[in-house]
Amino acid sequence: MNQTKSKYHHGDLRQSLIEAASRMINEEGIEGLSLRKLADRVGVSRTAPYHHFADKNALLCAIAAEGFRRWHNEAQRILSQTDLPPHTRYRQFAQGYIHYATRYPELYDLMFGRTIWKQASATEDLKAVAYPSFQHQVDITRQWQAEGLLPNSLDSLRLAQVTWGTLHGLARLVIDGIYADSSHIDEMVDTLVDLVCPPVKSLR
Amino acid sequence: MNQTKSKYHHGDLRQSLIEAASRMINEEGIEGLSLRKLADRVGVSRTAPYHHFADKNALLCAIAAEGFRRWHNEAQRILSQTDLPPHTRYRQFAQGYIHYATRYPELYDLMFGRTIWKQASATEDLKAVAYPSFQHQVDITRQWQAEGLLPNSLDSLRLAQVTWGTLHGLARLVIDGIYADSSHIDEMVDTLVDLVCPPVKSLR
DNA sequence: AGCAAATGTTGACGGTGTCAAGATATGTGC
DNA sequence: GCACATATCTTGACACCGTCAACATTTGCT
Repeated sequence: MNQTKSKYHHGDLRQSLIEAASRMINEEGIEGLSLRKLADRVGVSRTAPYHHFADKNALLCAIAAEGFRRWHNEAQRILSQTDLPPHTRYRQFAQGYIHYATRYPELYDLMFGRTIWKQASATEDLKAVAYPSFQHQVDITRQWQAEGLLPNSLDSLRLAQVTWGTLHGLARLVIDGIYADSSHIDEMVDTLVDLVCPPVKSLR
Repeated sequence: MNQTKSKYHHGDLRQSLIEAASRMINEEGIEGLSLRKLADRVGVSRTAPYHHFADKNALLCAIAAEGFRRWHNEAQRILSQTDLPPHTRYRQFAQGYIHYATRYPELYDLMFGRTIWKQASATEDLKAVAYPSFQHQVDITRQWQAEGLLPNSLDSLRLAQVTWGTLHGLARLVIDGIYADSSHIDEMVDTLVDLVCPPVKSLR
């Protein structure tokens, strides 16, 4: 029933749309994505997508949600390297974050840009993935504090906002092509780490 | 010749467009601005603006340029308070930055968002204002280093990218309504300052 | 087999940015 | 004061866009 793909009902439009849209977004940017071009490329009529997504925003939210899941996996991979000293792990986390953002700049813009979050247009599905991701950042920060990497005296939530905000800001400077260049990522991260947790009193 | 505004040639459409557009952007957001609505509100036909701006992008660049000039004035005002200790001035600068961003969120998005910078669509006029503004951040950073506020051991450019990136990131988190709330700005800035230049060895 | 639901299609509406061609006012040189 | 170039503004048109309504087809269930 799903073997030879005749031209009956296409099979799984929903996933095809997400994939094709992701590809188009990565190639031409979010602004360059139109539902009509997308439908055309997938080979269906303009309004077919509306049977799988309420509107364009819902499609974007679905793509963003997948971006969150992918980043979560990547972050877990980095943070689970318990054999590395905290200092190194922190640096790798920071580098991983910005590299992820710069490898999929349009996706990152979708995940954290105002297109979605500004006027509360996030889907429930998206929130269900994104909010825990935000909370996760606080948990990680608390752990860094416990490891002595960040000062224990500061409030964890505020500290999480600042540390994440810093990564977010650097990522945006790079992917928005403003004042920072992707070839300087590692140097910038090094500078950041040196600035935020410099002493490493226990070692040096 | 310019006293009673009859309906001849409108007088100074260009400035009227910029002002009306700024107002509309602040009210409904960048996405909500259309040249047709704008022209309608100002009382001219749809294509009249094209005699003053090459296209919509040029209009947005002109508005952004004014945003840069205004922020530059604000920054100068803060930094010229030489009677305050560096530490306090730094805090005020950071607070001023984020407050400026949150007071005109749509303008800030325009100034630093990818709408303009992503695919190098910035006007020459804009660049002429924006680039010196970026450079200014480096100068300020160098001064902070000279004052002992930031470590002298780090490269000024990288340090400027990091410090500005941090402010930029926090500002974006707040104005994009994601994970941070405008009522926490001061606390976040305090946390940031404590984190970045904590010891104040000379005093404590 | 038959019926309901899922899925896909064409047609249409109002909105957008912008180009081309024409109209009108302004300013300048004589 | 007149003529002409220039700046400015208008209407018409085109190609897009997102999305709704109505209709057609396929699928799955009983």
